[in-house]
Amino acid sequence: MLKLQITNEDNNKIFQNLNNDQIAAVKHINGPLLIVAGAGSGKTKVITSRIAYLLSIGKRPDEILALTFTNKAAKEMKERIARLVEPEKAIKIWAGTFHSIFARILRKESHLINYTSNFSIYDQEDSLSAIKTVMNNLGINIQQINPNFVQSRISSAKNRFIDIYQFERSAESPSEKIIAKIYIEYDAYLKKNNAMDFDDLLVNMIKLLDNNKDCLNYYQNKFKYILVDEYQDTNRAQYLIIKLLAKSHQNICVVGDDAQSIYRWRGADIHNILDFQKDYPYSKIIKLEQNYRSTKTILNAADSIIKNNRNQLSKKIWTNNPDGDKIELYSTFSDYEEANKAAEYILKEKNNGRNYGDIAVFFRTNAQSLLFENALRSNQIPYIIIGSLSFYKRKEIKDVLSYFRLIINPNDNEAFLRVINEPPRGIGLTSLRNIKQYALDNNLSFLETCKYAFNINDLQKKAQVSALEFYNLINEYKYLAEKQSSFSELYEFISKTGYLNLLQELQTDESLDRIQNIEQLLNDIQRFYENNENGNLSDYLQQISLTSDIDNKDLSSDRVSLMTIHSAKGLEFPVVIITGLEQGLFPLERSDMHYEEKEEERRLFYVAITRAKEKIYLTYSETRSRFGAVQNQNKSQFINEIPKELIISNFESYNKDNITKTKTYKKTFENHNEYSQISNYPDNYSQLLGQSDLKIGDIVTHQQFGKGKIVQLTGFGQQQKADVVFESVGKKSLYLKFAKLQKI
DNA sequence: GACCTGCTGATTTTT
DNA sequence: TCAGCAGGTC
Repeated sequence: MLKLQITNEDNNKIFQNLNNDQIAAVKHINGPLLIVAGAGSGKTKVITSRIAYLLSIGKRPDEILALTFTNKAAKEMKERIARLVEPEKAIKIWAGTFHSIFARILRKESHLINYTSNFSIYDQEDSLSAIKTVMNNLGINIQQINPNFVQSRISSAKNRFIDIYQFERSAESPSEKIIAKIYIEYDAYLKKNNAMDFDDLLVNMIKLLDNNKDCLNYYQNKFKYILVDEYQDTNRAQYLIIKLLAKSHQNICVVGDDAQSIYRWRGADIHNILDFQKDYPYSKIIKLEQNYRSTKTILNAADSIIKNNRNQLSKKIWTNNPDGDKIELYSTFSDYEEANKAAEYILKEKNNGRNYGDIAVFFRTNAQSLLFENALRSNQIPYIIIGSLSFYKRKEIKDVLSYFRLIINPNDNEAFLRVINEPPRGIGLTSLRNIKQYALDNNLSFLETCKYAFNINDLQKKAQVSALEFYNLINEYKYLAEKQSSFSELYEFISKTGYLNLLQELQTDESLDRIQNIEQLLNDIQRFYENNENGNLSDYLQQISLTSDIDNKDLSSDRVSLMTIHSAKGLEFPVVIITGLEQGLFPLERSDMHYEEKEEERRLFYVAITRAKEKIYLTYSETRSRFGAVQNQNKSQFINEIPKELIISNFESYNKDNITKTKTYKKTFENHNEYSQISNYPDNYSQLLGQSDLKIGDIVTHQQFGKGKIVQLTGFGQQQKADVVFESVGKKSLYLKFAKLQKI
């Protein structure tokens, strides 16, 4: 009786502020369910309420499995559930990223797949380095085939659950055959290193379940309720695992939005969500179509854009929110000016009473970031870059972590290679080659080989001594892996390696920074131990290898956020500035681009637009420095896909007289390194541009169009273009080398 | 073995 | 432009 009362109370709390569709999604707990959750439709609220509901009706937390793509999403989910139910229950839910949950299971069941539980997890950089090692062993030159390409081929094979035999069988072209060879060796190398790359965490999970009936039964039984977030981004391997786990009870709930699928290039298969009903014929579909985030203007724009894609689930997103401001479109002459323009809007918004933290600047590629950083810094606007070089990816951090990896997993040859000569120990390429050869001949790990350094005849005396010393050092500190060691113990180890000394001697700003970073890392380990009573160094390494520091970035402080659109997924901001809207940049274009890749670019734009709550600025530049050269850019096709009535175009820079224009131009290039060697700027900037002596304001004649006035000059040399307003036909953009304009 | 120089090729990156 | 590399020199 009492129990029932509590349940009702819980339910009231759970169903508060949910609309009818959301309630239906929360309550449908038996059988397959697809929730198509449009942008801003309260998806996270539904997921967390659903789990809270399961708990409130007496389901056990440890029979619930909730899979997300990011740690951040998992963390948010857990926190929000904890607010709805007893926190001690919330903790017991199996909620986490695909990779971290599977890593946890694989460590537990490692004996079933021929690993030991202390296996290393290789991130992309480690994996690339391992591929290079393997290519080197096979005598395959990196000129012959790009290791990055090899890596992406292998990764995509694993994501599609294509094993080495299948891959080898289907390899037809010479390059595919080479990759097959590398794939086979790479696979063996990882096993030998007792290591898995990110993709292996999925692949080995399938193998585990496929090849061990008891294990499969156990987990099928255990996870009675499965929930998958961002289902549109699952790849084949993830899809297969979910299918295996849900097979017996079919209580599978997937949530996603096909319009926001932006990871095709990483193996995500949009068909997983499009075909959910085929996979689960008795499934129910609930669409969450009411948007609580954005204005009508923003949603209309988003809708008009996505309409241009063919492949999608039908839905109509709507909102009760007001119309809101129109979208403002700006263009500038150079990418440098574009960044300054963005800073200008930010200051304008700030003056209108917004906080910096309300504003985000999006770009398509990371390379664009620097211009905005500079522009914001010179305007004293505080900013935060999301997704920049992660703390854990810094060289010194990776080096120190490799020392730790080595004491945990002595078979980890990649970790060995990273640190054996860092600091220099007189073991260079030649010595290393000898060590590798001896390891191969005697089936030893590289570290173990060092123990027998004096048996390696080809090794120089000095290298023999160093190698043995290195072995002894690692061995001496092996005990650190087993216990919760203190800061000073860890510090002592890293000091003894000579790594700190190397940095201390340099005494540069950079080296002092690096020392601080290492100290910060050791502090971080301490904190981890404080929060995890039974955790050891290996647990710490696992945690950080599956964490990016985006997860920890504090968006709450009052700073403008700079990020790529991919990083923006799942976030929202009152004001969003989307930059670089130029054909070829956004959408990014390549000549051999697949039609589905083009649709993905459009979805990416859709994601960008739907991050905004109140106001959007779109910007593009007429010229842009890419790969060291200045290129002419054309306006993105996406801009034309937004109805004109939703946009205010502002091309003020076109209308300014040529004195102002010249000034801004000079300013632009004074700040561009590539032009800074030009000490005396000619008064007439068109001379600066190239061979032509035309300038803005000149009256010219054209063979076909007749008389006109130059309003804009862009590009350099062969690429130089003029915008001319002709009396007969209006504004035309012409290449000077073809147009043969005559100055009057 | 360590350091210098000249060539090449380049998206997005939840884990 | 710029990082990452191979290949040469000390």
